[in-house]
Amino acid sequence: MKTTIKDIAREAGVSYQTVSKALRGTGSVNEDTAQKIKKIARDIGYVPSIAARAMTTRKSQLIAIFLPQIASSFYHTILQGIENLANEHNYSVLLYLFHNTSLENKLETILSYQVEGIIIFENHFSITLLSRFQAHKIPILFVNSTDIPSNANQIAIDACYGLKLAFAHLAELGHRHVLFALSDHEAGMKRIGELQAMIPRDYGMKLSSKVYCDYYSSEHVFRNFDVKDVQNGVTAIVCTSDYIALPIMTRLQEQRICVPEDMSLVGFDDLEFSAFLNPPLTTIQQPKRELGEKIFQMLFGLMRGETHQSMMIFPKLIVRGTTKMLTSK
Amino acid sequence: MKTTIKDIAREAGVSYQTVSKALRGTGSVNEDTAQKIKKIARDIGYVPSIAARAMTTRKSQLIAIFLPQIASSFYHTILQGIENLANEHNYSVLLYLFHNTSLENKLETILSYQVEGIIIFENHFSITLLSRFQAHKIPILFVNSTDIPSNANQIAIDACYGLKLAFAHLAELGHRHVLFALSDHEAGMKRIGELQAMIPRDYGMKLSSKVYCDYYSSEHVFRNFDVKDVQNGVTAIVCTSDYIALPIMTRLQEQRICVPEDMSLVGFDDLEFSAFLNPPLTTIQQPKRELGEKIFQMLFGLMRGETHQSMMIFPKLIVRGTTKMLTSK
DNA sequence: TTGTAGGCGTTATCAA
DNA sequence: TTGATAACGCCTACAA
Repeated sequence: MKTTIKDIAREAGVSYQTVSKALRGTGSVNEDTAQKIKKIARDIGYVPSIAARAMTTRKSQLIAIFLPQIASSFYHTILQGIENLANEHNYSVLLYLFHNTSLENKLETILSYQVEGIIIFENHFSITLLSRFQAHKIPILFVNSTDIPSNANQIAIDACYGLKLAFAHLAELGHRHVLFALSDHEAGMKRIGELQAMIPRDYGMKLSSKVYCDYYSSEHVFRNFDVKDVQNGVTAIVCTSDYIALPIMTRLQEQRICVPEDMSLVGFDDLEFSAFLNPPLTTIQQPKRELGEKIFQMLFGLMRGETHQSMMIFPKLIVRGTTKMLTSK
Repeated sequence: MKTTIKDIAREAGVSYQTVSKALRGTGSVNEDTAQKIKKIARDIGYVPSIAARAMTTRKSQLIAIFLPQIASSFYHTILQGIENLANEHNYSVLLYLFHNTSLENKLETILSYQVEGIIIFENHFSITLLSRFQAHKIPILFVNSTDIPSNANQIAIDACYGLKLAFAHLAELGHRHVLFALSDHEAGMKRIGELQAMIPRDYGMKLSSKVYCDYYSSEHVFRNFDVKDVQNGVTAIVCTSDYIALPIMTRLQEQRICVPEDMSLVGFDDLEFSAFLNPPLTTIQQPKRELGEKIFQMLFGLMRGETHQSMMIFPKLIVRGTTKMLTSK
């Protein structure tokens, strides 16, 4: 029913080991018989069993990706970069989405598949997890994770760099009092704290911060944002996500506060919709697809035995229609 | 290095076959020794090898999902539904994204993993592909696909039903001339053609149709939409995606055509951003997560031997701020 | 260049 | 209840 190399061997009148060699091009096989074998393989629709191969080689041709349970196209685009490159290298992608703690529960599953590498987004993990994988010698790559051990492999988009770009842009436009609209999980980050101290100092800017949601929920922002938050002299808002910027812009417009005339607004991520808002959103663009490809390349290197890797990617500012030179006082 | 049931067997002083039985709870094993075996397994961190298991059982605990290469949160949400349920049932998800023709190229890969079921979105496939999988007795479920063989398993959101909802809503509001803004790949669909014939007849409505992009590219729509398209008496626009509705709304507003006062607008999908636009978008909501769960349930049934299945899901109208009763002529 | 022997980790069968 | 034997499909020596 399922065809194996033995079927091919019988057909070709050789031993199945010869078939194995011929099909993979390893070892030495007579050119003619090799051709014959390959032809037969094609004709009967032979497909190698990765499971069987994995048993002897311990190569499953599988990598696992853990993504947060978030319905954002952001991750989907990164996924594209990873998947495309993985496929080119004959790897397939096992996708896992996690709630808060489910990652560790899935640990066993993932080990049982003998994946060759693991990609984890956004620091949902524990040290015990890390050590357990290390014991199995399976490389892990952390993406956009904070507070991870310094010896862990990681690749990240430098969010603080991007935010600085946003503040610098506003400073140049003359803004002196800015609201920093955050998502819950960012509020505790050390680097964000440093940034909050640095901005006023470096740009002579007054900075008000407020948490509007957990994990980029536009709905929460829409509910929590209050125009009073910007009625004390704030002339611009920097958001850590376009998902935060969008509802804020809508709220402002509802209250007849014009963007960017009365209030400048900067988002983060450059999601698909951002360029088509009215006005189009000034934001910090992340090279999503490129990031995906870098992620795979890095993991691939790790799987080939390269040692500890760490990489930063720098986002860039896209000036569109929601920021404007401050004119009146 | 990697621990196996034989390691456990040695430790417990029994044969490895007994360990196998004890761990899976099949066959009869002395309760005490079973407990002992399980404890040892836990202690030494035993993880079963799915590859090895798959060799004898032919169950890989794997399903494959083919998704179009589209950076929309729409698919990501459906994925969530599928993945969550799959994991509950101890299945893992192999994710593949395809360009136009790559599906067939990946066929071999997917067969080599001995996946137990396949989910394919949006009719990117061929008949030969279908028959090849049938030969391997691997069930395939088509999602939102059109023009597929009638004996194929499928689940779909009834887009035409949803669109009818949109037109009916506009008809009720008094609109008599509507622009139907399409994406390229829909233009050729039989059911869409039928719909275009039916709407004028059933609602006494004049219907203009225009293709603005291929595959929901907001960018193309933004470039291609021209206010002249609605200057011949059109009072409302129905779009086949929120990604189409968004740039149209922005274009209209740029030209001081107020939504909904001067022009009503209906989207499709209810993406995350849609509720937070200004004004919030009236649209057709698809039960994305629920669809994902239904998809897995259906595939799971198929994998257990259920016969040909077909299912329709009905979307619903969400009236928000972009549609309005037609007042003046 | 070819084939023999052994093993990868697990499950299934059946005799003890 | 237990364990010996065989098999799953393939790969890696190594010997012919």
